[in-house]
Amino acid sequence: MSETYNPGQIEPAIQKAWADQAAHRADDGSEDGRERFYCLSMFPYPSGKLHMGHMRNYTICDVISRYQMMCGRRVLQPMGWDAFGLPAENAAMANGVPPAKWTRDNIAHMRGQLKALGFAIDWERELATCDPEYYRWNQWFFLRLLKRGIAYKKTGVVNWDPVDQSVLANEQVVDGRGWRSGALVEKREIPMYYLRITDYADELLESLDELDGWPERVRTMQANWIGRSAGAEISFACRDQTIKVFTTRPDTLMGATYMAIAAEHPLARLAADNNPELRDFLIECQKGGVSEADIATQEKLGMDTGFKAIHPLTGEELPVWVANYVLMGYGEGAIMAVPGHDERDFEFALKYHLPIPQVVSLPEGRAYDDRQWHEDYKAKDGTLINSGAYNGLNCADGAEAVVADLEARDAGRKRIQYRLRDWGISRQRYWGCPIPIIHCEHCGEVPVPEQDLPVMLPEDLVPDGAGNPLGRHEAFVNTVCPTCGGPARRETDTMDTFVDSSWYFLRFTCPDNDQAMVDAETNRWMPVDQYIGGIEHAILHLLYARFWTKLMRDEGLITFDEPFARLLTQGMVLAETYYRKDDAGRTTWFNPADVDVERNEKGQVTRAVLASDGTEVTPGGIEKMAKSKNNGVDPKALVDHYGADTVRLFSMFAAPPEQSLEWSEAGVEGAWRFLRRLWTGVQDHIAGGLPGQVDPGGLDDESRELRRLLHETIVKVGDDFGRRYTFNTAIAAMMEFCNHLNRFGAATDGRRALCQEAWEGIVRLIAPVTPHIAEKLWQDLGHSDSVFEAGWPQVDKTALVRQAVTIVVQVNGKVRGRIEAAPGSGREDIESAALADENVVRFVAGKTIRKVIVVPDKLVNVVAN
RNA sequence: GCCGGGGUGGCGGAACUGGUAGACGCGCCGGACUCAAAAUCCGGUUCUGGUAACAGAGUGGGGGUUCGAUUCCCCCCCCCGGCACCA
Repeated sequence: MSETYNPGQIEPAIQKAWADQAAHRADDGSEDGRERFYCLSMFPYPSGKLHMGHMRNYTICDVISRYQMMCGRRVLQPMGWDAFGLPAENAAMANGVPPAKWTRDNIAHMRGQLKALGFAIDWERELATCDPEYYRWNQWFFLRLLKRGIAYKKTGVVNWDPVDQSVLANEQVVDGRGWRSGALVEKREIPMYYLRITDYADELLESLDELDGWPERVRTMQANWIGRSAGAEISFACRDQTIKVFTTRPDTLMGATYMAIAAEHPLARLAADNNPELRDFLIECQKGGVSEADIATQEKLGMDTGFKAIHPLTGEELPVWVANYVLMGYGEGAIMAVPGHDERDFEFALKYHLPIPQVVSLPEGRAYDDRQWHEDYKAKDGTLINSGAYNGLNCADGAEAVVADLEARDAGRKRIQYRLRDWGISRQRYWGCPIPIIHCEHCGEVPVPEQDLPVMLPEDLVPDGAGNPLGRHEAFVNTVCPTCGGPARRETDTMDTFVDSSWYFLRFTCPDNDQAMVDAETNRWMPVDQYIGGIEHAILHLLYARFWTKLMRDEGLITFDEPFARLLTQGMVLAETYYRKDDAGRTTWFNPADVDVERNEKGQVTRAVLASDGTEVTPGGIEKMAKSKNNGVDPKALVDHYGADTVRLFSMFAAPPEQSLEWSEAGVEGAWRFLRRLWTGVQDHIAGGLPGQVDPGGLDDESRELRRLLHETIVKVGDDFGRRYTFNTAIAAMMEFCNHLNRFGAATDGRRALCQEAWEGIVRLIAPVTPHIAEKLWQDLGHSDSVFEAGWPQVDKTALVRQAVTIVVQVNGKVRGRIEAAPGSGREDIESAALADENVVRFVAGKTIRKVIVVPDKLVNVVAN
């Protein structure tokens, strides 16, 4: 009798053996010619507990890492902590614990959870962004950027909570109010440091084409985010000033009927000086948050300033309006409005009764109606009308002509404009990397000298929600000016946490170097061969990391242009939700682990009840695992119950990695059953003693068939692990093969030798997914080395040869039969065999055969009517 | 509002380059084992009609291209991610 599968015993023992042998150390100092492979997951924010999204992310990463190890590569799989950020401050406010302690406790806890999952992580390279040894290099590099002029200071608009006297994150603005104070949020301009990412817009856009290991959708999103548009800059005189605008449609300049400027535009403020109504309107415009989604969905409001701008070609006077849909942060903070051919301008002009002339002809059959917008109005394929000298030109030629005339009058020129804006990195928050600047009354803003870095963040403060506690920390704030030696104050803003995450992947290559930010090892490991993380990072994090890489290249610190060769964006982890409403209308959410479902004889769910008392609860649909819906499933509890291998197997089997994954306890049971069958299969096999080598030439038909399936499975799984990253279909293929193998009678020595080859094959194939059980079974199958050193199984091409193929026979596209044929049979042979098929004869009876389509080795379609 | 993605049995999903729709797993139904239950093993399981053989329908909805469409094109509906201070 074989011992039963007991992951609770096997997994800790195997993990200990790996740790004792330092099996996952990426660099043992030897140079053995192995190719390097850097496999990286987006590092976690240490929120407290590992959740299923983490578990899925790191399992994908581990499967790829271990597969690459088995293919003979030297693999680096590191782990670190994105440790600065807002949640630590919120937790601090709630519990009175300093963010530093809360964060470090969380890291310790989550590290333990990660280790229990058996990932092949090189823990010697672990880092946390809140460590001064890490963030000192943020500061060091920021100062270099400042010297180069890439970092600079200007004002920016933020959400301001007038009660808490605090800057709020967009997330902290709920329905236009501060989430703690409930006060109406206002926009406020404050000075901040920016990085000139717009200087790199062209390169960031153009090198997207080279990122052929990235999903198309991510490249498209980044390209649209950068948003390069060719157009013209046009100056309109207004009083003694000029209003500069950018337009992509200079051809429609003759259709401009008004100017629209942002509420923060200097001219708007000027106009408000002796216009109380306008002043009130500008105050009104300050209400609400700064997020683009809010601004784009709010009602379009405007007010005439009374100022007139001069049309640069006609000399006509255009009214200047303040409009809340024009933003100071975009372009010039002003636009020329062409309501006939721009939807937002049209809507605004209609509302405020401004003229809406047509200046571009429309397609045949489309009549122009200045009361009803139509998509055709914005098309660029008509010719110019009502445009004086430009009448009759097509839009492209019209644009050229208009710009040429503007240039002649020094009132405009061609320009490329980006949607991308410079990256504001100042945060008015405590738990982040201090910006290394000293404010001196005499010397102004003075960079902290390099030898004084890092500027250490005091770790014992507890924020209270009212501003930044650093500002009240006298020991931190008060310092001396490095230039004049006089009393001075430190900058209390900290850096955006996206700065921390823009280069951590470089630091993993040399985490202990206290002399330099990166070194020669960085160029040897980089770029990351495979990066894995959530699709929600498709734009911001990935764009900033690409930008930062180019900045470091231009500082001469690294030699490559792009950080991530191949990118996999994993889907979210979802689970069913269950709730109950009480008489007061309050909703209580119940965890799926506490709910039983009842089904009818077709398997459809009829009722859900609470396991504890049998009372009914309502299914609320499938949603992202979240605290608010109480539908999170704790990976720890599952690992304790089933073992890490089962949880890993299910999460890789239930869905392809890019799609969302619906958690299912029953599905986990299925994975558990499969591993137990695998275990029992191997144990039953070895109970008969270990057989000798298989003789491929001496196999009976059934054995040859099984061996063909084995080698087809090896090909399929290698392709799925190495190229397609469809782990679900790889696992399905392994399950399918195991089903065959378990049914295969091992009556003879020859067959037992084949079974040995088959079990060894399947154990090696599944090792990347379920490393513990694979390691144990590999030993049981008679090996003293690690299954990961044994390597990926070799394909025997002769085993793949088929004796016959099945060809599908269709009549008019419907399957009517199947014929067997030798592989590579000729068209005529297949056609005559198909036409002789009795079902084909029956379905073409009384009809004329029009044509016969033959796809060799696959399909025949007889077309008849 | 703008940008991007998705929709296939009761459920998760498969079908990779336009060529057998539903692999694999879950659930459900039936059987074996058992005093019984659990576990395990065996068989069945898209829907409709039919005892069955078989026939018809079918990949969110509508239209198109093609011998052939889940796959390509057009229109529409619904769901999800991002929108620059959540990470």
